Amino acid sequence: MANSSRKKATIYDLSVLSGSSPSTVSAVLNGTWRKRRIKESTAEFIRNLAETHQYTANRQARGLRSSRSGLVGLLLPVHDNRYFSSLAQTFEARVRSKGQCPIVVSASRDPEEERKTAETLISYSIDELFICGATDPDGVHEVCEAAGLKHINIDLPGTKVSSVISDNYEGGRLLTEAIIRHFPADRPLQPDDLYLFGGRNDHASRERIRGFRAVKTELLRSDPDECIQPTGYAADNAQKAFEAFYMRHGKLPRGLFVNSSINFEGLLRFMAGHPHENFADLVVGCYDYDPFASFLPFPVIMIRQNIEEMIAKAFEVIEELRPPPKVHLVQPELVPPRTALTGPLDALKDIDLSGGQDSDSAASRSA
Amino acid sequence: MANSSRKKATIYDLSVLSGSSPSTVSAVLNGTWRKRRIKESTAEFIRNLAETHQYTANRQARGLRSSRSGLVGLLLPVHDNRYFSSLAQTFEARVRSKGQCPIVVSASRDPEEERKTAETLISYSIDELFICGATDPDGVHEVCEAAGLKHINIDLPGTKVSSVISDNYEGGRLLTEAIIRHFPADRPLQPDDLYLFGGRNDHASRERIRGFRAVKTELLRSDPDECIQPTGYAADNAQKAFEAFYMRHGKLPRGLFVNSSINFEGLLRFMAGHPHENFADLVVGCYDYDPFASFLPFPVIMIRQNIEEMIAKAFEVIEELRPPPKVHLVQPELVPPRTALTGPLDALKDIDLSGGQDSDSAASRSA
DNA sequence: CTTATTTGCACAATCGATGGTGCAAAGACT
DNA sequence: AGTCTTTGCACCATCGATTGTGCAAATAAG
Repeated sequence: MANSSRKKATIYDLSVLSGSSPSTVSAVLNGTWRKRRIKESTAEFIRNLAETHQYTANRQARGLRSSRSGLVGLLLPVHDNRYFSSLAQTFEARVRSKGQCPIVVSASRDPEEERKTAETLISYSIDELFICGATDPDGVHEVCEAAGLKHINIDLPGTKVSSVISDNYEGGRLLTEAIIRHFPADRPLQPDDLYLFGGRNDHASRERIRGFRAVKTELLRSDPDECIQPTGYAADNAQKAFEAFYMRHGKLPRGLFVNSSINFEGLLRFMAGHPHENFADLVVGCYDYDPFASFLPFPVIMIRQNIEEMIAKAFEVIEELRPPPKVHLVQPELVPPRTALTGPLDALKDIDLSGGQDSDSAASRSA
Repeated sequence: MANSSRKKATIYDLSVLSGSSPSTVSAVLNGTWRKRRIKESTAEFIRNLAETHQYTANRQARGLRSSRSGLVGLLLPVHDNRYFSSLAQTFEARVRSKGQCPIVVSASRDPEEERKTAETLISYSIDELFICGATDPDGVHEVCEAAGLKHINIDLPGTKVSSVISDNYEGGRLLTEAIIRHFPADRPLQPDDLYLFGGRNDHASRERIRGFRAVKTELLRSDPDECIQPTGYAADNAQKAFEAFYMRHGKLPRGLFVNSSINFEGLLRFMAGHPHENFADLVVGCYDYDPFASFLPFPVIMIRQNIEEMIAKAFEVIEELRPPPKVHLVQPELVPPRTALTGPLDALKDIDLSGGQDSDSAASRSA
């Protein structure tokens, strides 16, 4: 069989080869053949043909006809971040396990780009859209709604459709309290020793700030407004804020609540330009988990959002048809300093270790 | 305007509304109308109609007809890793700037899954495929070749089609030398003080190991075989290897060449279970860059691969038609300890810093 | 041996856009 | 006025699959 034609086989090719009609071939190959009362032997024959000719369905054709594509979209703010890339990893595994194809796209936290990106995905007839961390979830909602596309918010809530988010208030409280308690009783934190940096005017930041202020007021008796510095979600803006603070006070606050690992990178940039010793007394709480950050030379307390549960819940909720918009809270977890948690990658088996000659790899001699 | 029909407008709808034929509408909206000698005024009229009815082309239909989709694929080993997610971020920006839609998928370093994933992408008629870090690039190549799909390898080379990869030998040399020179002359590293952990039998690992051994032999005069521990690409296998070493020697080697940040996470897991003081003398070189890892409490020297250049080169090479397979080397960069580099995210503007109060969101709070 | 069922499949319309071709009307030219 | 061009657009096949419908042949029922 000279089957290595440059072009892909279609049901019409198989139809000719098998002597059956295209519709029969189609039914056999998409699994609806029993409903269509195709003989087992016919089906078997066609299946074999398909295999030897390496047939794979043209999904665009299928999608055009059925107005479904098998694509499931995830709209992220950015890829380059452990939180979001873990989300992508978890999302992808989930989608693939349902036999669909994940399509992960980022929109840079730009409302306009979010909407345009959603439009683009819709033009490919994606089946569902998970909107993660969108700056304007309701804007994206309008677009989805107009196209009759099932969608759900993750990480940042919208008002028009259900959302699955972290309990940011509780997380903010947890983290703030952990920072405060990390200081010894004989050198306790003063109210103006504890600052919050990063975040913007989004739901997550507001809730975290609310938690921060509540706990700070409870435990430290006061919370000056200037201790809240929502410097956005860019590392360099955070860095500038740290520089500015340092310029004014000659030091950093003893306790830092850093909103998101991206802003933590801003802190690193600041630190790269200043002598190490300045930070001997520093305790950082970061609302995000990153394994490397957890082992930095000062205590870093982190919040790990429960990604698995958020994704699981989101897939559960998106199936419900037209539920009243509801916000589902998922509890995040406090991670003490120097903690290396496992992540979605640990679910993958690592294979092909030796691959021939180097058979004495260390993996085989675990004690 | 009561245009909020539940279903999307098509060229046929616009055709009726405008009194023109579908083909005219199509030509106007896809830009080929000048070639078809459509009157400016007709075009203008149709464009307005399209706008008020929020027309967007059905890409599956277009793709079916033209056998192109506007989708450009990136096949990754995993998402959850700064190196690959930076690649994804850079790739995405590039693809979007060409008006196409990026589709980033991971295949877990599993050859079988790599091929099946490529098949799936092909069934969506993607226009190009960038194969990054594939365990079996040539296997994926076969699949692409059979479908007449343009493709290229990144990060790990194949033999059948061009590749853009880091100069891993040079990188390995750079990193090894930096580790060795980081030790003071009065307490120099002994040959059996410097180990390499991680990686497997792939091109990148082999080259890095080759560089490691070459420099080690040059500078330290010898390189015992047991100093090479290719423990794969899973954090827990790396951890086990560190534990095993520690069990036997009661300490870690003074110098560690860690292949990939994933294996570095294995080192963290090991460290989490051991007293901090054991690692006072440690110098780590990691073949990958992560900003947080760079600030750990021991010297961490890192290699940053030049992602922007690799992506740029890959896009350049993939356009060439049928070049003889060639491997393009891109020089990586040595990153000294405590260095916070900028990344693809810094190209994004951070917006909406104050932005009034966004509508009070969060429909109903639930526990 | 008829009539009713069931089995097994073929036919043809359809999804929405593209692009080759044809043809009438308007304008140019002699 | 008659012929030749150019302009402006409509018609229709096509991409590859899905799906409602129809209809022979095979089998069962009477």
